Formats: sequence, C-alpha cells, structure tokens
Amino acid sequence: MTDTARGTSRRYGTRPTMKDVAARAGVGLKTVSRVVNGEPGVTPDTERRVQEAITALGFRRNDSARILRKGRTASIGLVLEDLADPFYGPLNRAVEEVARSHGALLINGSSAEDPSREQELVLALCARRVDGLVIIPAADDHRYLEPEITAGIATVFVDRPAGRIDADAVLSDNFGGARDAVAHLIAHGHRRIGFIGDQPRIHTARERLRGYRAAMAAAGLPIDDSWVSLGSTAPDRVRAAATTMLDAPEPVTALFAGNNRVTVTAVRVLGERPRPVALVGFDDFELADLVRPAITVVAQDPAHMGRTAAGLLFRRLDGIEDPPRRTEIPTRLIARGSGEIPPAED
Amino acid sequence: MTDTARGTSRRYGTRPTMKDVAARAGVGLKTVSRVVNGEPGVTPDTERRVQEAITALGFRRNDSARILRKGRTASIGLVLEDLADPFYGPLNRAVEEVARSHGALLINGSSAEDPSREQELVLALCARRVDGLVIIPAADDHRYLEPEITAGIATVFVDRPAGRIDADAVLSDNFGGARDAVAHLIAHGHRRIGFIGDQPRIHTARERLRGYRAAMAAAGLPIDDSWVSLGSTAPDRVRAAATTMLDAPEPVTALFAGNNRVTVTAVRVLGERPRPVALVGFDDFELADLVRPAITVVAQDPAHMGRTAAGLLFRRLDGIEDPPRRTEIPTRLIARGSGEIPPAED
DNA sequence: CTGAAAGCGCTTACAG
DNA sequence: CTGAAAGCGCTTACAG
Repeated sequence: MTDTARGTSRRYGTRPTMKDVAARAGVGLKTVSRVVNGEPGVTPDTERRVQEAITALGFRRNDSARILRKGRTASIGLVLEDLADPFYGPLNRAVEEVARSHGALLINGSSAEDPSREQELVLALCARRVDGLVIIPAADDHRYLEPEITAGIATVFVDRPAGRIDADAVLSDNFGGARDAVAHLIAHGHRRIGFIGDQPRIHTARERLRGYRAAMAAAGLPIDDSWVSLGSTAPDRVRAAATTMLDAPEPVTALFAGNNRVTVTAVRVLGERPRPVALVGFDDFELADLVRPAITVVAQDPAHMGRTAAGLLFRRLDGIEDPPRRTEIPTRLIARGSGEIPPAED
Repeated sequence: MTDTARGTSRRYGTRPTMKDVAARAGVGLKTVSRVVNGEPGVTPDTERRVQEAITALGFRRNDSARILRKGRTASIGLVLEDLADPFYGPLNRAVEEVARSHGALLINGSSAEDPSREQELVLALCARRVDGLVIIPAADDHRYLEPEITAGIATVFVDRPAGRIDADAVLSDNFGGARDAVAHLIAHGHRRIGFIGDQPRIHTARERLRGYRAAMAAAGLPIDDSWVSLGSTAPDRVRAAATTMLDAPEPVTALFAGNNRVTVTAVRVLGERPRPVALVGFDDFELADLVRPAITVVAQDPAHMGRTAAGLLFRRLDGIEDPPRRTEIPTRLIARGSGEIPPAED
C-alpha cells in the first residue's frame, strides 16, 4: 500500500470502474457486478480474483450509475425551517434514524421560512429523484408538488399541513396544547392573559391562538385585542409586544408564549420586571427547569413527530396506498413554577 | 390542469424524459437539452415549442443521469456526531449556507460517536460520489479515506483533526480556551479546581485537559488525580464525578466543565448543594445568562467553524492545491457570574 | 457458473 | 441554429 503502488494503478481524479476490475481480474463485467453486490453464483476462486482486483485498484461502486439504472435512489429529503433551531434537532435525528434503518441517506436543507426557497429546494430534491420527502412547510401552496407526487415521490408534511393539496401530515395537537396552557393559567386565578405568537400565516400560530381563545371562552373571560400579538419571533418584536401588554393601564398578569423562541425572550423580559408575572411556554427546552422560576411548558415531542413522519413515508414507499392521513401527536403540560404564579395584586 | 389532462400524458410512477419532450415538440434531443439548461443557440420559436412540451408533460430533468455524465454531483456530505446536539446546529447551518451559495446540496448523517458507523457513512457518501466531505470525526484512524481523497473527493475535518492521515482541519483553540478558563478561576482565588471532561480518546477532551494542566502549572498549583475525571458525558457519570470531587475531605472549590453537556449537568448538581461552587463551562449555550448565577463560559464559534470548513472545502474543489492546513478558531471567555464566585471558606 | 448486449437519461463532441 | 451518435458506469434480461 505504498504511494508508488497506488500511483501506478490510478491517476489523481479518475476512478477505476467495474470494467477496469473485470479486465484486471480477467472476467466479465457481470461477474464483477455479482461480486460487488454479493449475488450468488460465483465460484470462490473467481470471487477471490475479483476481490483482489477491487482492492488493488481501490474500486468503489459508483452509486450514481446504479441509481440511474435501478430507478430508486435510496435517499430521502428533509426540508425544515432552520437547521440550527434546537426544536428541529430531535426531529432531524429521528428522521435520520428511520432513513438509516431503511438503508437510505438523508439530504437536508432549510427553507429559512421563505416559500420560494422551500420550493426551489424541494424541486432540486425532486430533480435528484429522492424517493421521498419529509417537509416542514414554509409555503402555503404546494400545488407545485402535484406532478412530483403523481410521478411517485412520496411526501409527508410535519409540524404544519400542506397547503392546497391533499397530503399526509404529522402535527402536534397545537389547539389542545394551547387550550391546556391557558386553562392552567386561568385555574391559577388569571383573567387577563397575553398571547405572543408567531406570524399568523403559520398554521401552528393560528391553531395555538384558537386554543387560547377557546380556553378564555370556556371560562367566560373576555379577550382584549391588546392581549394578542402575532408576528415575528425576533427578540425585539417579542420584547416590545410583552412590554406593551405589561405596561398597559390594566396589564396582563400572565403570558402564554407561542413557541420556544418567544418563551426565551419572554423569560428575559420578565426577569427584568419588579413584579412576578406568570408564564407558560409552548415547546419544552433543555434548561427550562434550571431558570428561576422554572418554566412551565406545553411540551411537544419532536422526536416522536420525526419518527412518525419518516415511518409513514417508508410505508408509502413500500406501496401502502390508502388516502392521505393526518396524524396528531399529543402534547403534555409540564408544571414547573412559572405557570403557577398567582396574579399580582392590582 | 385537470386530473384527466394529466392522466392522459403520464402514468403514475413513470416520468417523461427529454426524449419524450423532444418527440412531442418535434425537435432533437440536444435542442431540448439546450432549452432545459438555458444554453444559447435556440430560436425563440423553437424554445417556445419545447417549453410547451415540458409543461404539458410535467418534465423535470433527472439529475441522476446528468451527474453520471458530468462527473460532479454538486453535493457535499456532512458527517457529525449527533444531529440533535445544539452545539452542531449552527455549524450545520453554516455548512448548508456555504453549500447553497455554491449550488450544492447537503447530505447529512450522524456517526453517534461510533468509528465504524462513521466509516460506513463516509464510504456510502463516497459511493454517491459527493464532491466533498466535511467530517466531525468519531474515528481516530482515517486511512480508509486515502483512496477516496486520491480519487479526488475533497475532505475537511472540523472540531477534531483527522487520524493518521494528513488532511485539512478547522479546530477551536481548545488548549488556549481551557487554559483561559482555569486561569480565570485561579485569578478568583481557587486552588483546588476540578475538571470533568469527555472521553480521553476524543481530541478536544485531551486538549482541554492539557489547557487545564498548563494553567495550574503556570500558577504553581499541584493537581490531585482525584480532581480530573474524563469519560462519558452521560448525566449519571458526570453527576457521580462532580459529587465525588465536592464531597472529598478537601473538596474542589471550583469546577471546569469540559463541554456543554457536562456543564448542564454540573449546573443541576451545583444547584442542589448548600454552598456555592464556582463553575466555568467550555461551550456557550442559549440560556447560560438566565440561570442564577449566570454561567461563565469559554465560547466557541461553531458557525464560524462551519463557514471556514465549508469555504476551504469549496476552494479545494476549485482546484487550490497547497498542502493540508490546520486552522484554529479562537475562543472567548464570557464572564457571567458563576466563574467569579470566590472559594468557600474551609 | 459466466458473460455479451442493451439500456437507464442525460451531456459531450462533432457534423451539418 | 439544429441534431445524430457515442458514452458516463452501472444493472437487466437473456443466452450459453
């Protein structure tokens, strides 16, 4: 295995092919293919000669060629919003584990919450002929995918449903979770509760708002328009929204934060204020129990969502043909302290 | 665009090819190729006919075939330890951004810190003929990659160097950062400082231990063997190690945590103890400033590491041929409170 | 047990 | 401006 030995058999930048292996071993192309793929019907002696040629030449099968011929690429695409968002980490890993267990590679990309970037990325994955797609959608119109789905690319949406097409979706119980969170605050004596959520064009934001409204209505509580603020989750925007609600003549005594990024900023804002304010966040996060007070949350189960979505995708690839289904993953309220703070005296 | 209209032109599961488009448009294959790839030399009228056929048939170029012919796949592989580890999120995103800016897709996989799984994954990516690889290595022997690198697959290691081969690497200043952390504790009066780190076979763990020793030596302080504990970062192991050091007859008065997972467990353990213990952690994390006391850390810059590594990879792909280099990214000590706690009175 | 021929869907190199 | 032929590196279908 000296450099010279390698140098004689291969130029930099070119790779040996099965044809080269066949020539060196003195056999036909098909015999090499059999050995490389572990197919039966090769005598031990022939196999050994082929293996020797493979090692000597440093041959590695070119899967691009194999894929072209076989039709299936043994790869799936995962499109999410942001590879760096901790919420998607466990989901990403779960999808990868399922892919791996099916012998498939995972092509990953993020949409940055931009519908046109989502479409560009998804269509690039389709051009690569991934076998299937797991999509956390940014767009609200997925009709551009119809020809691809018709052509056989399996597609499962996660976290948010597809827009304007009928497709499999794996969602959290956003409505029920939000309702539970707000009911929890009401049970602890709050009547003026603020909701700071994500942009209203995002399905989860709308569902969580619906849950907030349902809980308030169930308790016979009115909602002042100034208690609801949907928009960007950028810290400045969230900070401004929280401050407005807390500095009003009749301030809210509790906040319901619509997702993990809102919660983190809310924790910072509340930490700077003299009077304690109750807080329940949607989404759990790693150090929620270490902050004082510890943060009460409605936890989703992103790993469960990822496993479910990828599992469904591979069942579709195995040919299951029943109509698209919507699966809902339950959420769980975890009381840790911040959600049990009583309303401040007026 | 009714179902019937689509149904007549395409069966489920088969896709139109350039040949189909050519036939329908009444032109040659090469003309379709020109239109699809935006090459010049097609009259507007011909182009229109081809575009119509493309739309009518729902044609999308099969990049598998293109890749086979062109040689380059316009994709790179990223192998990391765990897709769900928040430390790798920003690195992952940075690599994706660079890939995207070069028109390449990102194939992602995790090694689970298992050398044989790393090798299996890397070689699968090589079989796919990714143009290049960014690897956070789990293995300590990468000679298995030599034939692939010789054959032209560019490879850059991040966070940890390659083992037994000469390859590009982008690393944090682990030694200097650890030295700074421990010197900081010494400057605040500590003489008995514990170090809880990752498994000693991991390069970063060894380098950080070296920094710890250097800082102690520079201050003329002895190190008791019982103050150093390298091993798994599982919470149970870290908890046991910390408890042993803190319950010793001459307990440590400060802890230096060797990475983000160790730090998080250390925070939990210290929060349960009566007397305050100083803590500095290697790696920053999102809520480090919200815990009380806020956590002093040596921050790495994983986004910078990812950008640097991917940038170098694409320069290699552009043909830069200088010898492999090792780039070191500086760390930064961020004092927030936990590292400035004085030693407890004996 | 073994291998020659055809073909996957494109691009390349070339000719008109 | 346009297109027929060859070929990328495999697998498939078939024959011996």
